[in-house]
Amino acid sequence: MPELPEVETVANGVDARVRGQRIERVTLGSKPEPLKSPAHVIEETLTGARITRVHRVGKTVVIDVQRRDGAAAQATVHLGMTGRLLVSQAEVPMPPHTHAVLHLHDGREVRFVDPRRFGRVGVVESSEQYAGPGKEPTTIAPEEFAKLFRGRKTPIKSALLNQSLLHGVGNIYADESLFRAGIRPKRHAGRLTRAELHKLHGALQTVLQHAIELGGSSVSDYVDADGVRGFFQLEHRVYSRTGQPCRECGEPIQRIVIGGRSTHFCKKCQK
DNA sequence: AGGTTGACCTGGACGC
DNA sequence: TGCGTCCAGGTCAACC
Repeated sequence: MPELPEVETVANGVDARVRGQRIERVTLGSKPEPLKSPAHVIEETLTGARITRVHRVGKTVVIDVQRRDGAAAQATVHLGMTGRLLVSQAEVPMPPHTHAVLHLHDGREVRFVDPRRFGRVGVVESSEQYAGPGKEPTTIAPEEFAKLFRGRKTPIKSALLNQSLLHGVGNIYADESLFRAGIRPKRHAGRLTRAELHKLHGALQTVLQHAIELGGSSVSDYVDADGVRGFFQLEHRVYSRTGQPCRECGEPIQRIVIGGRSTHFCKKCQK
């Protein structure tokens, strides 16, 4: 489900609700558990810890905590395709596919719900901050952005999705930024001109910023920590618009598959 | 090493 | 109504 803007919306929503709360207890359910760290390590790291901040790194929600002994640690929650992080009163019935629950001091619960089980929960025990696999797309400078793609033979669409280059860009925002930059998704990343890379850098940052402001894209069931849907899907120019007229030129939007991912573009507006 | 493909899961939409 | 098929916002491991 969630790409950078959706994860950022979720993280900000959870932060506003639970910052400062103490975690009384951790419940991990339903085997096999979608865990990145062993269950006992997650429980030992988080039980009794205070939440100091919730934020986003790439597509991962990071929960900073201070443990009882004062040491810093972090919980990492990757939402996969269908993961949700909900803050609920304990009385609210537990949704199906709830895999992890942080029981807070004030009686509320942070619940990780994920039907498809592609998400993962882990912890970073040391004080070293989780940095994510790649560069941050919202702040990367144009020259550094361009350098990422130098010499790469893979389609630019695939390169944008490669989390070890840029982290946080997923299928929607890759297609949307390529449309706005006027670049065909099949173009080899290493063959783009300086001008094209510059335009793509700008388009990507503009699209991500705009999507964050609108609370992300709600396709099917994505909702934020309050159960509120985002609105960026109304701004989609190509994603999931196969056969519909291009909003710029009227040409029907094409759907092809690149690297196993469905890809949408306008063959007249993108060269 | 870089690049590509299929596997991992559940559920919703659609066609017959 | 029900069954089968296809599709889905993401990674990974395994291959070339």
